[in-house]
Amino acid sequence: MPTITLPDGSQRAYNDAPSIMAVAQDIGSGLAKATLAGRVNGELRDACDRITEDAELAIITPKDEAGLEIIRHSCAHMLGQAVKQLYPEAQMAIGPVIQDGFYYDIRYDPGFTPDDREAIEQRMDELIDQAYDVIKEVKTRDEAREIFRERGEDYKVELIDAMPEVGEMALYFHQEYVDMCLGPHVPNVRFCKAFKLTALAGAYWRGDSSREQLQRVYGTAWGEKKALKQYLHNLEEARKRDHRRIARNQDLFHIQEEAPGMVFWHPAGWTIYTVLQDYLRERLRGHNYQEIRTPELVDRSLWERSGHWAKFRDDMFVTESENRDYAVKPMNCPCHVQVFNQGLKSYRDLPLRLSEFGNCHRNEASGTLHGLMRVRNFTQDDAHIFCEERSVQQEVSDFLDLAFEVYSDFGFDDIVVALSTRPEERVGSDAAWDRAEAALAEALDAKGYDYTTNPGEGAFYGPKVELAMRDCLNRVWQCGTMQVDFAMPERLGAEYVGEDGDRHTPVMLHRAVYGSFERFFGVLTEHYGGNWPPWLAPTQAVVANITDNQADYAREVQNHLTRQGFRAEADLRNEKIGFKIREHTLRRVPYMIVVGDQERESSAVAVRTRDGDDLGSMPFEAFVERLNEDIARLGRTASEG
RNA sequence: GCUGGCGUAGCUCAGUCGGUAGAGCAGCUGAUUUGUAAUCAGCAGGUCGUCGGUUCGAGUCCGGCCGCCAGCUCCA
Repeated sequence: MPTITLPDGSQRAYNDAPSIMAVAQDIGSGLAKATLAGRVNGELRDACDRITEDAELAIITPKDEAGLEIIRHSCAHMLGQAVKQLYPEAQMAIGPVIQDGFYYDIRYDPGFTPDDREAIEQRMDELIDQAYDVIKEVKTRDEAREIFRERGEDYKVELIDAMPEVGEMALYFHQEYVDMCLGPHVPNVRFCKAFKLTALAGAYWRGDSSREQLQRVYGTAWGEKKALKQYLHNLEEARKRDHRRIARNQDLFHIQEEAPGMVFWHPAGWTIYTVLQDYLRERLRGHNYQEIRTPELVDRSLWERSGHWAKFRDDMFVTESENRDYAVKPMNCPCHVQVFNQGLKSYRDLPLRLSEFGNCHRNEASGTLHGLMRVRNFTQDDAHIFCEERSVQQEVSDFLDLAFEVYSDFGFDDIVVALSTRPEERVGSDAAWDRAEAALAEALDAKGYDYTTNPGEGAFYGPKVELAMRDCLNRVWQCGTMQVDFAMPERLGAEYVGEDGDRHTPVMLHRAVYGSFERFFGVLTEHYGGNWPPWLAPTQAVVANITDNQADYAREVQNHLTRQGFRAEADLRNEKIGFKIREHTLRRVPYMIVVGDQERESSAVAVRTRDGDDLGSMPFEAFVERLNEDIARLGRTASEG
């Protein structure tokens, strides 16, 4: 006799054990039609599952976030059914839900072509049109294993073998197709109609690059067609913010075949780059860092002592001269220790914070290169803090303050924080790793930041806190980092004289706020969508004349601005004002200053913004004041549009 | 590096069945002196990524290499 309590507090009593669908039907046929599943005492259950005891029940429909996930998961099964009908020899591996959609990894040795993708999508449409019911059956682990073995689904069998602790498993039958899953799933495939297959890619089985590569089919799925359309539209809009596209439109930089993964900065891009440098230098001075500069080409022996030659060799560019091997530096840390090692250091010198905008090269695998986000030559805003172990937590804490201060100046408020712990390939004792990981975790906890832990993803010399930002396509890029290193100072013989008069090895903290200027530039480009805040804009104002009659006055206005330190251009071309406005608007120049006879007579400027606001005529000084206010706001007000 | 796709003028792209490469914008020249998102006309612009193969003939078909794009692995 279960009594079921609904979210509004109302209760319903039943004589038998009703299914969730039956309860929904009982509440109303409209609700029943929209029912995907139920949340019983906080746990998601299939619509066909029966409720045997008193329980709280919430019906899940496509409007719920949980409902969307169910639809996406079932879409993966639909994909499986369509694939097996079209390509019976294909073997299904795993088909999870991801952000905005789903994918399925499939073994199909000829590989899928875009035509195959379309065929699969079409077959899925046909199957969904049949609006058949999905049948759930719970089997023992052995029964399930036998079913997949009979069907030749080797990957499913491998998965089942990998979870010996599971006693029973739910199988979901899509007509002749069967898949296993924790569920819940849609009761009927008609819920799956707002989907689209979006991409094909390769993916290693179990994410292991030493194992075979499977075919991955990506899809997106939504509760209704309208949402799908909106999603595809948003995707298109996001592509317009791609930093590579904006860089071309605004003439910021280019990369060419002869130097893959290395950037040729153009005047406009380099202007922004130098503003980023100047800004950060000032911040670092304010946080008591001292800037240094170290060589880019260093003898192999130093890399052997630092451990890079053993652990990082494949990623280094090497060269040879007069029978000596050199490596182009992939990191600055060994060089910074050399600076530290000059002259005997006292505990009174610590913490010593050495910073360098260090130009590094890493021979990244060709397939990983990606615009500015992943390059082979980049400049880190690197620094190493040499300190006593007891000040680690304070230094980590100060760094987090600095980093978040900087991010907020750029208008970032969504920073993803992660703690990455010891990898398999590493240097240093387990005891040292224990202390390093604990120091980072304690600093994060003390600050109260939410963070995730990535086991095994630390650098080879130490664990790290990673600060990452999302780009316009929701990809997360690691920018800032703080890494504790108990190993390298010792390997490279760094020492200081402690209060006790004995020699000790300092702890070394590796840290970066931007990460690399290149990646940070890329993230900023997409964050602002090319609408650089006036602080960063390569050209802050263009002065455009109406006719030759005001050419001298326009030049004069531009010169005044330039002499006051603004980045201003004059556009004196023999073009109509509408043409000039259009061009500079498309370049996203923050301010266009139009000068005609009226302005010249009254020493005024007519100001228009890139967003199309005509601010009318104003005295020159009023415009200067406005521009100064804008610049002082830094990137905190990313302009829209 | 791996899987799949792509590579035509500075940019965006067209190019049918294998038959002597085309548009718009940008550029250059000239005219026009213009008031807030495109003035008009003319001219010029290409070893079709690259090397090789098939063919009477290759931008087009096949193969190697390079690069780019989407993922995977890796990573700031």
